[in-house]
Amino acid sequence: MQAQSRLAAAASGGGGSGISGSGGISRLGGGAGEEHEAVVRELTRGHELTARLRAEALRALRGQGQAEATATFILGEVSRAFTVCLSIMASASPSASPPQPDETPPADSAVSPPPPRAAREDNVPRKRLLTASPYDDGYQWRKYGQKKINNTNFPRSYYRCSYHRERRCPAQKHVQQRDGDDVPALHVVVYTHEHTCLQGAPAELPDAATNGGAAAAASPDYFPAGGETPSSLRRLRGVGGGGLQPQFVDHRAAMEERERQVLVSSLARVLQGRQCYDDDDDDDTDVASLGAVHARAPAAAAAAPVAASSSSSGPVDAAGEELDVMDYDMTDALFWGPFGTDSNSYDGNLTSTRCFDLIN
DNA sequence: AATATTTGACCGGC
DNA sequence: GCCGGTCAAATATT
Repeated sequence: MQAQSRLAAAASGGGGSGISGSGGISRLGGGAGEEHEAVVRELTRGHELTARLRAEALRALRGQGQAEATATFILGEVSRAFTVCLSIMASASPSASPPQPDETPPADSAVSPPPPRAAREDNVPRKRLLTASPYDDGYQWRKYGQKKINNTNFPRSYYRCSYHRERRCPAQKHVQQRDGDDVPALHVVVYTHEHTCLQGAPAELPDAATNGGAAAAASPDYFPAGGETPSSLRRLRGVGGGGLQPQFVDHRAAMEERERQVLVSSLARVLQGRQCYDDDDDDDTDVASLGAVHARAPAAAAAAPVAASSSSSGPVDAAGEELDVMDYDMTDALFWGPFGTDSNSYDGNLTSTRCFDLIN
């Protein structure tokens, strides 16, 4: 009923294999890796915004039986639609065919794909997602470990439900930035076990802005993935230890507020029957237009005027334009930074669903 | 003091 | 023995 089960439901329905016959998708897979990534990125963004909208709606409608149920259903369907689209995109992923130079270490050319490790221990089902940006998946997680995985450039962080102890919630996830030149960086999130605690549900999320303390830190997903946190700086100094990072609580609150504005504005336009995008100037390809839909959303543009105006030093590429500005404004500019160093860098949190498949 | 993260060590499967 | 996952002492922040 929460994120995981909704994803699971969508996976069973949308991970279908034969869908790749769609014309647009085959065109995507033709070799336009960047375009494919752009589409996936925007879909991911839409999905994560839907999740946030859902959290907001459920919070606002809590206790209002019919309205709450309706909102839950509709937003669940929207979320599912995004998931299906992302699954389709994953099945048509161009990155699957051309091995990226970074992803296949040239060291041992004999064995290109690392031997798939057998399912570990129990037959715990795992849901694997590829994520693109910091995202609140609705649950509260507590980090309990981080490890440098063999032949990867980025460490893997291990989380379990914050209610693991008091509610005996078995939910876990681990997160690892994917090797490669993805911009923004993509992360692999693997969920294991289902949540059995309702306390981790979105409606129960503590308000970090007001609570400010342990509760905020209990939800590491609110913190940047790979951002240069005070903790990472401490580690660069060779000092361990954790704790709270107030400046990131502020960032998170700022981002939440801005995204709230985006959501409210977008929803208002939808309810008014207006389009959330304009398609005045068409880009090179359909894909580019698709990718730009989100960026050109009036609501989004209104919510990110600063970045749009001060994007001189921003990621304004020959192809990118507003799409990238939007992307970086919403997440990257606030939350993303270079990873620390080699061995152990903070790789806190991310999420935001892009696609997933059962790997066990 | 309480609570969170960091990080090296340890454990168990392959 | 390698490697991924977990533990727990140390440390940081509120």
